[in-house]
Amino acid sequence: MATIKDVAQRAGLGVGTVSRVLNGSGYVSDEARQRVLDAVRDLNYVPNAQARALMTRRTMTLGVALPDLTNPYFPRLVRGIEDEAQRHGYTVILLETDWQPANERRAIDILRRQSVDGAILVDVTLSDLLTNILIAANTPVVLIGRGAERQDVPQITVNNYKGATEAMQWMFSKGHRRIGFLAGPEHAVSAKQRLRAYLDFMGWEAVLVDDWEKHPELPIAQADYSFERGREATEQLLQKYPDLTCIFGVNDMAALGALAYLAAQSISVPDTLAVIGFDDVLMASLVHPPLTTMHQPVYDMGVAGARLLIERIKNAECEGQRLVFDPVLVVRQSC
Amino acid sequence: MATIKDVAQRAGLGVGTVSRVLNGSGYVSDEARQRVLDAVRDLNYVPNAQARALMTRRTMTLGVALPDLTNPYFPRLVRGIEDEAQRHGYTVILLETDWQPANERRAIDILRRQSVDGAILVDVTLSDLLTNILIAANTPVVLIGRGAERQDVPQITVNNYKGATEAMQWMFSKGHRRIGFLAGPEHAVSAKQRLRAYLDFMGWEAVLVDDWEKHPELPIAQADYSFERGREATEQLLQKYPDLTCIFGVNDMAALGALAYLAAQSISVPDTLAVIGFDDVLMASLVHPPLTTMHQPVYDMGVAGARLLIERIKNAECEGQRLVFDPVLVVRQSC
DNA sequence: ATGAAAGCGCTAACAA
DNA sequence: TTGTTAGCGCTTTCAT
Repeated sequence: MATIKDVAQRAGLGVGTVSRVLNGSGYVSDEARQRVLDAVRDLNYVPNAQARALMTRRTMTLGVALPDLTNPYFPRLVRGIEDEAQRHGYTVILLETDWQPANERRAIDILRRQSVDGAILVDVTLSDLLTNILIAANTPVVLIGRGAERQDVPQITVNNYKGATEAMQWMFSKGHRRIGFLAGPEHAVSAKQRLRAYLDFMGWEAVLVDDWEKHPELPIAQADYSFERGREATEQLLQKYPDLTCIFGVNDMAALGALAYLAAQSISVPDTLAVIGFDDVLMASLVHPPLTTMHQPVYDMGVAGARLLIERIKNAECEGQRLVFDPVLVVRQSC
Repeated sequence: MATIKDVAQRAGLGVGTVSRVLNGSGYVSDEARQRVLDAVRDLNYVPNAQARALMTRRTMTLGVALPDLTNPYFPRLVRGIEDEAQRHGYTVILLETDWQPANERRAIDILRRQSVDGAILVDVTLSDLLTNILIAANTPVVLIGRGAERQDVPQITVNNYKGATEAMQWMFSKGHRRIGFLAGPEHAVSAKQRLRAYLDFMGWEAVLVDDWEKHPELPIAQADYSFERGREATEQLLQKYPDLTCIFGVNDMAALGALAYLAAQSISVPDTLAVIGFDDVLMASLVHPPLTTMHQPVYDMGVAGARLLIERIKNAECEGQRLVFDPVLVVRQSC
């Protein structure tokens, strides 16, 4: 690989001048500039990011830790982050944690080693711990989804409680009273908040979100955030509560799983049983019947997250903003 | 951030000794080792990857360029790559190109700048050009999906022609004779190979895969690789050819789109119209009716790709292996 | 407007 | 067995 020295030599100039041309800093005569540019082209020169980072103490990379690219929710978020990052000249380093705390720790170590200029932690379990580690290492952090105790770190969340309550209101307005719930994974706060809203609306304020399994009388089944488990959970739910008129999926994947089960059983939706989801992933609008759901502006959340982080990098003083997005009801045909 | 100097100071040793401990190279007394380890822990020290890369001329990163994480096919592939990379201590840098040549060029520049130790190019349009650029820059390359002319670069492909032929044989054996095809994007060779198999099997050997649009008499419609377009294409197809008994989707997303359209129209699958796909993404097994499709071992392809690349990095001399995976028919209920 | 030189944090070669 | 030192490729003073 050609180095800046090779370029300087070929251009018949010093490395300082070459550097100035490449970075647009300082004075350079037009002639020198042209000679440098020609040499760069001839040698197919690309500056070495490592060497540059060592000097400037900036890598121009952003680290993103997220649970699982396999869940269609996250790629959209990533797109938002990447698009905004690119606009500002940053490269994104993606790390999947698979919801495993051990992987989350590993991810943070990698980000530190790579000295990313900033990090976005999406739905991480160990948010408090990881945030502290990064801040201690002087790395700006933005949290998406799951928040942290510290008030000085920017966070982007969705008003899950409000969204789920709106969903409940909609079901109620459609006449549903016996509503079942497909619950999310234990580690996900978003899932708990939605469950809380469900419980409250149903008049079960006394039940704690972590304790629902101790209340077998409640029409709730564990679906995690997956299609497959949503499907199984629906089957269990209907076995125990055949008189439900509506099912509220903690997210679209679970609700889509429900839809699949119902189709397989030839149970008509929404006539015999209505279904509502949460997220509004692309697939939701495409299945049959199209899924009524609470839309989350995922792409925009990604953009906002990257923007917040980059601001933070440029100005460490700005305070820990919190952005809360409201989900909006998208009425389609499943409920 | 603490540097190796801080660690040395705290341990009361020289930086050389610290480096030796950290890298497990050379002789170090047990006592010194312990002192270093303690200091590392106390200072929460993490070695700087940039500085190390500058010295060792290896970044321990792999670059992966792929079209679109939003398509469920790719995240599985990424998982395979990441898992294998991690086993060998490599970090993966992911770049999405959105099928855009311009983005592909940008991606290669980024990979060069970051001096990744190797690159995996997945279904890139400019495979020949990009491969040449990287090889010229002395960066080992592995291609997945779309191949290149050069014989010296390892490639991983799927035998699309054979797979599609098998699919056709299956449809034929089920009694189908009037079979429609949902075609893929023009830039994807995989899509063309499947189309070629379809045309050949149907006895239209004379039609060129790039020219099918000039033959309005053929029951083919453009679906790209997407659910949405698959849906639209199915509608168009059935309007023109109401007597089709079977539809062959160029990939699962297109076939899934077809299934959604048919469900919306209350056309029963597979009785009135059978559907078959290609890829076997997770969703295929979960919808109703479960999709009959040609399974691709995507995860394993990712693993194999990473493995090939890492071998290549360690031993630049090994020749350009080609791995061809055979898709296998998974009979479910849609055909 | 340009060149020379110091130094970013690390590894590796050499000396002790 | 350990410490010292010379760079890796780059940016950034400081002279000129």
